[in-house]
Amino acid sequence: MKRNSRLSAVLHALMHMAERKEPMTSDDLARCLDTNAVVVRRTMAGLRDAGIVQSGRGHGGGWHFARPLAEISLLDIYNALGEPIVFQIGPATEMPGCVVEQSVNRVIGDALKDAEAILMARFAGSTLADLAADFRAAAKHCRADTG
Amino acid sequence: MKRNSRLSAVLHALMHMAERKEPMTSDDLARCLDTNAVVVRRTMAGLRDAGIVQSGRGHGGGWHFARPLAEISLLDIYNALGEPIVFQIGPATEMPGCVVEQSVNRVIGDALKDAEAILMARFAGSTLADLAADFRAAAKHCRADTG
DNA sequence: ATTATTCGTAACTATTATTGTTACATGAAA
DNA sequence: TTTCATGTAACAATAATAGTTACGAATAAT
Repeated sequence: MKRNSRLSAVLHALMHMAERKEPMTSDDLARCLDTNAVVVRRTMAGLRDAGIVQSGRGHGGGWHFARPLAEISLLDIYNALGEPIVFQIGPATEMPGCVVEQSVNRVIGDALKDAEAILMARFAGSTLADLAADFRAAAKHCRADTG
Repeated sequence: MKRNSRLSAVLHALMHMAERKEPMTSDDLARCLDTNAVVVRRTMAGLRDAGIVQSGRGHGGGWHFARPLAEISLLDIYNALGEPIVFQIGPATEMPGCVVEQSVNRVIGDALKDAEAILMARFAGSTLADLAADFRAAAKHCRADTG
């Protein structure tokens, strides 16, 4: 099954934005992400609605941050993307009539819930500023050929 | 995105098998799971190859366990299904050239790895015998209308 | 004002994964 | 030898994501 890479993709885009002062157009970002401008707008729309980024039209328009990087957690972004589903694996039916299936769903569901909580905690504890610092530290060693 | 329910489905099937002495045919199980016999065979094939269940052909044939329920963990089953991918979310490209993307992948990847470890630990610590006991305890309260 | 730029969004196509179905071969018991 | 049941290949159906095209709306430069 193909994995959903929207979170990675949007973080990639935001990090490129963080490296610049001027707004970046959807086309700029599309080139960074090796995709299409419409896909960028579609993905960024959630972040705009969540007040994480702002978009401007016309000359000099494009995407820029709506608040400081240190005040934007990965969890904020994850939630803004509207992707509550973390796992590929899950129950066949949400409300099964079969008691056997109910037991199975409970056990699997509990385990998934715990793992999801760990993941969300990690996301909550990491900001875009952290990520940018991480990137800059890594870029010190290898040459920073951003693309 | 649709979730992969093979783990839940196969556990459901195995629990029904656990409630019976005689082997169950793929058709029997397909009725339990509200699906097709070929799908059942396809899914069970992995468990057979892993030595968790055995299949017999002809009259009186069908599926039965190859070893005691207490010696089969949920992790064994998970692995037997050949589904190493737990998460829907993941990196866009595995080996990105862009340094920014590499940083993003590292952060996301670490978080996912931790969450996956938690999940696998939970699966490893729970056997089919536990699951069957859980079911029987639950069935004491409500009437056991298995289906 | 007019033009060029850029986002917003709808509609459609392409790709891919899973699931469901059909068909037929193989093996085992009655 | 007939019936039952698995093993498996091939194909269709379903569904989600991503990519593309097209056009409308807003904004800045001229």
